[in-house]
Amino acid sequence: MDPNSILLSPQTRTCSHLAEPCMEGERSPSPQELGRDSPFPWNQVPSSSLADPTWFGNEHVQAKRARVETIIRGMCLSPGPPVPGNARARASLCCLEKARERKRKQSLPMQQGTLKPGPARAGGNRKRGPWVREQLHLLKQQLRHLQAHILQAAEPRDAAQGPGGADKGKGPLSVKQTNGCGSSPWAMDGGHHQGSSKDLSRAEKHRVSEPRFLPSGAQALLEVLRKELTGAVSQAVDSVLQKMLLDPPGHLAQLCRSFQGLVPEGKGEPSPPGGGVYKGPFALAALPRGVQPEAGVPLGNLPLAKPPDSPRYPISPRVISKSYEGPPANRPLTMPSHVQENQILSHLLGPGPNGHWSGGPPQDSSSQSHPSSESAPRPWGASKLRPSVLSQQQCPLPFTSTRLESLPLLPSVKMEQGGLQALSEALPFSSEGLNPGHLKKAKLMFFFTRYPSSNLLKAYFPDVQFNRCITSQMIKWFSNFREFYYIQMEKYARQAISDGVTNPKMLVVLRDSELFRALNMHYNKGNDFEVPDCFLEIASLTLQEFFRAVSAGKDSDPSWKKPIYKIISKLDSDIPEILKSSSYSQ
DNA sequence: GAAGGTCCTG
DNA sequence: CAGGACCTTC
Repeated sequence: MDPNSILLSPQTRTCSHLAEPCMEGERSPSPQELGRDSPFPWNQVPSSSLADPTWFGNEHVQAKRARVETIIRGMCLSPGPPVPGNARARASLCCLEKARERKRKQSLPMQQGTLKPGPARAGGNRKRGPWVREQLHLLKQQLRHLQAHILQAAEPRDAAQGPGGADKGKGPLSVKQTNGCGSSPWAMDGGHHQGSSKDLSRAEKHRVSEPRFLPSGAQALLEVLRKELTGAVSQAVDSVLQKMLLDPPGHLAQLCRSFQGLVPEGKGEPSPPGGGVYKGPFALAALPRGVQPEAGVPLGNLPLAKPPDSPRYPISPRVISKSYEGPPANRPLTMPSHVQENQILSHLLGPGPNGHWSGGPPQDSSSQSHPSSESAPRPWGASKLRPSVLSQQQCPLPFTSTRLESLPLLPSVKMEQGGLQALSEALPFSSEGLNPGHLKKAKLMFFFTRYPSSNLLKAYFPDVQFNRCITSQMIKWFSNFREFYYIQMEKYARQAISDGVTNPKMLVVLRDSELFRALNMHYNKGNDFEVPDCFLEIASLTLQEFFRAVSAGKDSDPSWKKPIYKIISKLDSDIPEILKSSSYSQ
């Protein structure tokens, strides 16, 4: 029996659908992306899931749970050292980048504008991190102590009103707070301090009302304690702040990370009912030894590119050939988690069901679309993301909810708030050029777009101040990404040919294929992002195109790749808004 | 001529 | 990944 004949017929439609941009995509393409219709209407997929009340409810409960857990974690977390592996990776990346920066600076000293201080900073950073943590830890302890005293002196009545109080920074302001957090590495401070100021005002009220209920001795004690506390706190805050001021950028972010305590693993995230599993008969059969393709299952708990065993074939030919089950709409369940997240956000945010996909690079979306995209509080959607993905959204939680217990006592912090905010705006985070975080984010974006326009880039790197140099550097990045991508494709296409594959449609890139692992290793080292299915589809298509070209002998033509490039350049998908968040750049 | 691509090299 | 040469497009 010829497997080809069996497997191919159903997919011809989708493949042609792939090759020629279809008309169903209604996202209005902007002028510069003429012809960039996405053949995969990802933006339409999740609505079906949203429509499913079961799924929605389940998500909601999960999210609540995750949030509570986060809060609890934040509360009992002792500021421990970050996961060594991550730290090391980050550090080495950092060093590499720094060395490169230095090199770059030598060659074009004028272009980069204000740049990082210098290499000395890495060491200092590492030394100071623990110091700051220690200080803050001590501070926290002191606060607990003092507060205990005060509470003793005062009445239990106060305790009842205290932390348990339900207000958690809701109301109109909270949107702004989260927004800050979403779009700026400093946001955690914004959130923090805004939270505290809120509580401060509450504290002030308490202050006014309290003494009336206290015996005079207790009042005196209270006053003394207050003064002591205020002094100590403002001193400590001052010193911490000073350290930070002297510190290189990134410190706060680092601090943030250490506070948030590097949530160990994604929670067992609920996949949508039936989600994440290729339902296609062939697809299931395709999997070696029942290894389910974790398509659509959030990566939180699954090592994506490390299947127990890898097939001998680079691109599991034959077996997989039939993963095109039909138009994407027919298999909504393979929708990537972040896409869900995004949809959910859009849904929650109201304006337009699919309105938040960056349907093409808007002229100035960097300023325009933020408020709605990241700004929204992600009460539960956030729980769908991995820690690393989330780093930012989780930042504020430990602070705002870590208890307000210490907050009512901090009038002086209020003073610092403005300073810190100014600081956050002044510090080079947004003007420093590109850092390893940006690179990483760019790589993730590559999963969605191979040929981003500079406008798109600007929109998705709001924390980068673009100039000609930065722009071309980033464009160069994508050029390099493509280069690697196409090289891999060609390599595996040739290998498939030499392996005797005759039908290009047999070539489908699945998550357990070697090719996928190579790509994932390159663009998603660390596996902290779930490679979207759309990328797999594009990769499969690219592979097939290379296969066709090579097997047709077109590679004798020096520019034989160009038609392929052209095809691929039309297949960019929309990038989830979530990637706009600068949390990816940290 | 600027912008953006590819190819090649290190 | 960056730099540079070279090409194409607008």
